[in-house]
Amino acid sequence: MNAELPRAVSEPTLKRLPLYHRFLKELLQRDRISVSCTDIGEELKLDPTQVRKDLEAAGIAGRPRIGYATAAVVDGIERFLGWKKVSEAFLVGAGSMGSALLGYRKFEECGLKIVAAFDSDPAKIGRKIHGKHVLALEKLADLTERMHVLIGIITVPAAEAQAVTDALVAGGVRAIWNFAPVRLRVPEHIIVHNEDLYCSLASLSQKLGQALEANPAEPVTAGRLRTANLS
Amino acid sequence: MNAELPRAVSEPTLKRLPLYHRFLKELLQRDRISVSCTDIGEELKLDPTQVRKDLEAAGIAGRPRIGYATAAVVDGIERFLGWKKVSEAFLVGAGSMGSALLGYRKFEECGLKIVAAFDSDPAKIGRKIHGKHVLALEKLADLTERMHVLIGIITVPAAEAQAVTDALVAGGVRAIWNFAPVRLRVPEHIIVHNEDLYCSLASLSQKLGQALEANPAEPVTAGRLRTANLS
DNA sequence: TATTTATCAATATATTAATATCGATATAAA
DNA sequence: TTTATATCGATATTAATATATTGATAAATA
Repeated sequence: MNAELPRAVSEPTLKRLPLYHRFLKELLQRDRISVSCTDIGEELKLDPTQVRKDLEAAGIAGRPRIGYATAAVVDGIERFLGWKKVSEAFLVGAGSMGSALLGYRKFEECGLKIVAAFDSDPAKIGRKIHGKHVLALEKLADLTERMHVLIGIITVPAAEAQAVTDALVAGGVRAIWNFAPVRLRVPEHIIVHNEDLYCSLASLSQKLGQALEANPAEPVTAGRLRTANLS
Repeated sequence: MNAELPRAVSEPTLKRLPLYHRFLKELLQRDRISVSCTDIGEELKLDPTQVRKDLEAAGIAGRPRIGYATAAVVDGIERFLGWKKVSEAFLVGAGSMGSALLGYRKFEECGLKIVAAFDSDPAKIGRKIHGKHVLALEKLADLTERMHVLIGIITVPAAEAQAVTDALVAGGVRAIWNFAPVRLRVPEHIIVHNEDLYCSLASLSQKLGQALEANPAEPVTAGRLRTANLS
């Protein structure tokens, strides 16, 4: 009798919703006020039934023979994904990946506002990157708590990631977006999302290996340059 | 009767293998010459049966009561993932994300060697980033073909990603690692891996939203700073 | 008005992945 | 030597996900 049943939505569904969102915003700009699952499926090469089920999971309904109201779906996805109320985040590790993420302006449209960065390198502390202050790592736990920051983004080297995690958790974050190639240990209730590029790469290279075995690349012939002049 | 049955391995399995690899290399440094699925499962919080099935999928066998020979598993995973023979890659888009990836040295241990970067910005062309030359975008298709580069890494803005893809495909790449937030159109046989941060973020923010609903963050009290001094 | 058709909604089936079970095996201990 | 036990390997079960089917609905057409 749980009136507010949380009905967890599957991970694949969650990752498809932004794809729909993106396409529909585009349609909206072209004044397409309604859209069918078939349209969406064709654009994204997905089964229309799956699209329909994903939208249903997000609490969005359509009408037979009409389709979905484009604007309503866009709005529904944003609401469902929690993009309406923006959460503040700290980014830890102002290296090249951290700097890159600080430059992603569109994150704010997706409910994520990076308010500051942290680093242990004195050369970086006090500077600004993409308009965001870089603060001393020692202040991380304290500021997280005082500012009630809910999300931590980890872009430090693997060896430091656990210590950073502990500080973020101590400060009270509820979710961690982890770009370091380690599995973090966190209390039960903390949400962790790993963005482990090596794992992604593994899948890519395995498939490439398979493909090359099945259909090898033509060997480099004498007439072709092995190493072209790169300058 | 296909002797060389390709027996496609599941995506989740492929993404777990590098996790095992990482842990086992660590064990190897501590002179642990053998390891059980239970050990691995405990470390990574995975079901031991799943670990065993993953290793089996990678063609790695153990021995009852003994476990697996650590070195053999490390070697087997590398072989299975195609990390032994390194493929060359071009990275297109020398922005902040592209630069970050150019700095990932460990990619070479995972079968990926980025040999050069491409960009359309004259200010970047001719320079070096993390030791890699930045070349003019116009040369992309031609050089890809001449050098038989098999992998393209896309870190350009969404609007330019399809054109870059077309150039890479024309040049003969077999796989694309796409960091741009678009779904690329490619011929059947090309392997595409999307690293769409907005999709990842969607799943994170949805779950955070759910969690906050179930167990709201304590409101910021008067005694606490709403906006702390960030400098 | 009746018929056709595109579409959603609900349900059913199939496929895939994760987990549990049980027997076989080889080491270590009794 | 015998027994107990940790472990793999194979198989079976369950759960999650994707796909297919069918029926209802409302617009367009005859």
